Amino acid sequence: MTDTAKPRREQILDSASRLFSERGYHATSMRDLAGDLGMQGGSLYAHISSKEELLIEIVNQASRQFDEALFTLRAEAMPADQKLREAMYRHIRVVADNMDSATVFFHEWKHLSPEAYARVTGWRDTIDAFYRELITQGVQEGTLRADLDIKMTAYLVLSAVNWAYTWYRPGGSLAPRDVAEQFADMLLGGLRAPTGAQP
Amino acid sequence: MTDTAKPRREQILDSASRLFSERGYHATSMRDLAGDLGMQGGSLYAHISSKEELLIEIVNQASRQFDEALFTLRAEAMPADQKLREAMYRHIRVVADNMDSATVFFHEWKHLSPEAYARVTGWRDTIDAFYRELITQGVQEGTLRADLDIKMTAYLVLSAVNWAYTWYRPGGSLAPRDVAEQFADMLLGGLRAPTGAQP
DNA sequence: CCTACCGATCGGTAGG
DNA sequence: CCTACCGATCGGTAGG
Repeated sequence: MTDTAKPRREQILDSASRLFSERGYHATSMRDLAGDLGMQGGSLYAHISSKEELLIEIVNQASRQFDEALFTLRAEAMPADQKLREAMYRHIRVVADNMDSATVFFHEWKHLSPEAYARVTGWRDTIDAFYRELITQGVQEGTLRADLDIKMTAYLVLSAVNWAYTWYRPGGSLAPRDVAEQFADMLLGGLRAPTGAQP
Repeated sequence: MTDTAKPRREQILDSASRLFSERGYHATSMRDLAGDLGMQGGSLYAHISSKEELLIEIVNQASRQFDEALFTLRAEAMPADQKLREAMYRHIRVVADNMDSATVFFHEWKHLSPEAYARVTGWRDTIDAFYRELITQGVQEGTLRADLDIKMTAYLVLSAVNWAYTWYRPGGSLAPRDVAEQFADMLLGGLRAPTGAQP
């Protein structure tokens, strides 16, 4: 344990996440990636078997992070508005803490081969289902408005938490918790002023 | 006017939008594109000068559509909540009516050469500014909540209207107007039930 | 992990 | 708009 360096394979995945997110999967060559790690192109294949393996692993790791963050919430007994707030926080935290792989996840999953592609599609459905269940629970409880369209409400929430990958800047003045609290306040309470002041 | 076919150059741009959005810019070869149009790879260069020219034109056309939709709203005198509703409708309509080029716009602009890249970055700032002004106006008028953080509110609205490119399906049961009305209702009125019913 | 290389494919051009 | 081609670069491999 005196060696503080990450295993070479993890370094490769980190570099790949960064380069794929900046330039895109197809525009990043294996020689670009090797150069970023200070080695020759062919040397990468001592650690990995193919370029697509890297993409698959990056996307899988991102999926797993979302899963771990959200699905532990499923069982918890909590009013739905509070649960929605917590889900948004966890979701945004995953995006914010993994900006590179989240960007790869949102942009490059279409380039996966059919099996991996289908897995991602299926996974996205489970995330949709998670939010729809949560909102349905809220409507049934009476904490959320009775006239909500469940599907559209889930899209709206997912828009807010996913789109963060385009504008969030780690290390800035906003922590993931701040973003989530503000978004949840606005979504739950609405943007319109309480008094319908008409001059 | 007896010829109903589009000019060849427009056909090329349409095919390019579709292929770039499905497979990505770098994963689409000029031979793929030519094949989609029933011609040989080299023949494309009778109509265009380079692959990047196609990307630039697709991105520029998309920007122009957003501009035309939104900036005509700027001058209109209208309560800010209503103006926000109308802006969301127009924004979503541009996305919905141009799913391919909107997808290319959101995913592939990073692959532009420095000058075109900088132009897109600058353009995005003007869209941000448009929404921030609109929200500021609403706060000053009293139609929107006084405690809103302008920047975060603009991000939330932009999330909702932009993320539609990932899930909207033209020809489905939801027209752009429906999406915009539902999103605006939820955003303005909030998701929480009016009566704080606590059993 | 490097050197040297493979066949395939890339964007683009010349000449017709 | 086609044929035939250019140099460059791609992902990946063999042998050390």
